[in-house]
Amino acid sequence: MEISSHQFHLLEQLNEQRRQDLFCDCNILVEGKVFKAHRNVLFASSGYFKMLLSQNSKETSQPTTASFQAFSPDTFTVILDFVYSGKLSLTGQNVIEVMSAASYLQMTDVISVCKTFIKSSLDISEKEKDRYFSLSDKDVNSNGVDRSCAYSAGWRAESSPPPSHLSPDQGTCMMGGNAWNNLSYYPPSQRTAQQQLSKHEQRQDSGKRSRHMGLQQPSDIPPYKSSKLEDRAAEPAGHSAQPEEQVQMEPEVESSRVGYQYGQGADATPRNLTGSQQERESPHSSGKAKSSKGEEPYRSMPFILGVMGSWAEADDLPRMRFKCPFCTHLVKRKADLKRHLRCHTGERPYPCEACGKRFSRLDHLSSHFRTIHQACKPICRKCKRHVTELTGQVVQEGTRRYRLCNECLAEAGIDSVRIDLEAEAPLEFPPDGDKDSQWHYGEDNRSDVEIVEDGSGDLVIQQVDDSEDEAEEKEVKPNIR
DNA sequence: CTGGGGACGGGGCCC
DNA sequence: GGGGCCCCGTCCCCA
Repeated sequence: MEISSHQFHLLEQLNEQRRQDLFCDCNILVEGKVFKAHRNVLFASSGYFKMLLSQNSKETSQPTTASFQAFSPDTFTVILDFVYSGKLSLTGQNVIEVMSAASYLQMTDVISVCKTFIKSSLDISEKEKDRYFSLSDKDVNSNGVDRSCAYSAGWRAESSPPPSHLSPDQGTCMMGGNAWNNLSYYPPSQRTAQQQLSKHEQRQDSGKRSRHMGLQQPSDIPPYKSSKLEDRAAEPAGHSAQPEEQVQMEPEVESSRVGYQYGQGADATPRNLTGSQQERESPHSSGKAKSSKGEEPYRSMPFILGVMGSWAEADDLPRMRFKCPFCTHLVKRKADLKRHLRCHTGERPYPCEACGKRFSRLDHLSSHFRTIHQACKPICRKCKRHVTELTGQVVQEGTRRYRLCNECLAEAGIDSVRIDLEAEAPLEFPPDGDKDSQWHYGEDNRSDVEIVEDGSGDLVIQQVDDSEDEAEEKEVKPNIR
């Protein structure tokens, strides 16, 4: 007979002991803050601690002390709370760092949950647009929507199976073990988006796979130029990291003296373990450590994932401070990482209000808008000649605009009709960041504009006026920035 | 099959 | 430090 609540009570007791500092035999120092915990629990929860403590098993008489600077105390609090409670308190703000720390500590379940959390945060459906915009990562907890999510371990789920509709937006989620696999994570409202994402990812994956199919990864590729290699590792479930990639990465890592330094500059000893632990603590940066038996856990560690640190100022390598948790890509700036992450998450927060197409980057959207909807290129679409206000006109076809020279217009049988651009409201780009704002695309003014359609449909001709067009661009630019 | 257009990701630069 | 813009290279789609 099995009492399902036993595990829960056992962990609860351990957590209580931790709170009361009873039998704690391990001190973890995170940026000056000391956490007390039990070796057994840490050993059972983290591959990193397993390796560390197994190395240190002979010295059981004294408390083990580990020190970290690769993540913040707050992040470790989330991790430790998870270890002792099975609940992972993720928010839009901490998920990246928690995932990074989890990768560091080799807690694959936590990594998986973080990745799922990130994915669940995606919203690329039109339906969810407004809601999505209200949940930008700067205010994910505002607007009355609590995006924090506590994930509970599987044993908890066994005793009280989670409803399948739980989501990060809907309160506590359960995870862990097999139970997590059965969890239908996305709420109905997000499934459409998720399906779209899947489609997008499939397309991206297939494209990229074909793009990089058979790509031999040269060992001398600089680590900071790994963008073309990332995709192989970019698959969301790619934790179990391709062994050959790891093997290839390690020499680079060594030669680059990678340290797990999180925003701490070129600190050569980002995390310190007391006494003889020092050597073991840098399995990736120390050849000695690598050769040790204790390195084995790191060999299987998904090194390519989840480590957000900085490159030491080694040799002539530029400082690459941020590591993509999904792939091997390294970037210098946090903003670049944020931007890069969208290529993994599929997040497309910038919709074109003119055609509905969504973009992952504002500059791509603005580029698309200028190209497709504003006809900014002073080039005849047909003959490719440069056109001016005198030699060509803007043709509007639905929401698309392009330019044709007078000759091509005549060939096409389109009569030249001057349209006063000042009278017509130009297609305007929405103000920066105001994603909810309505674009001024014709809606109000279209009826006022005297547009001339050819017989075939909504083909509209406007006279090209470069000076006005430039003015239009200038008018648009401030909105873009 | 090929070339052009558009999308997209990365990097650099400026504000 | 972050956001936005620009440029470049690559890929996909389509005529």
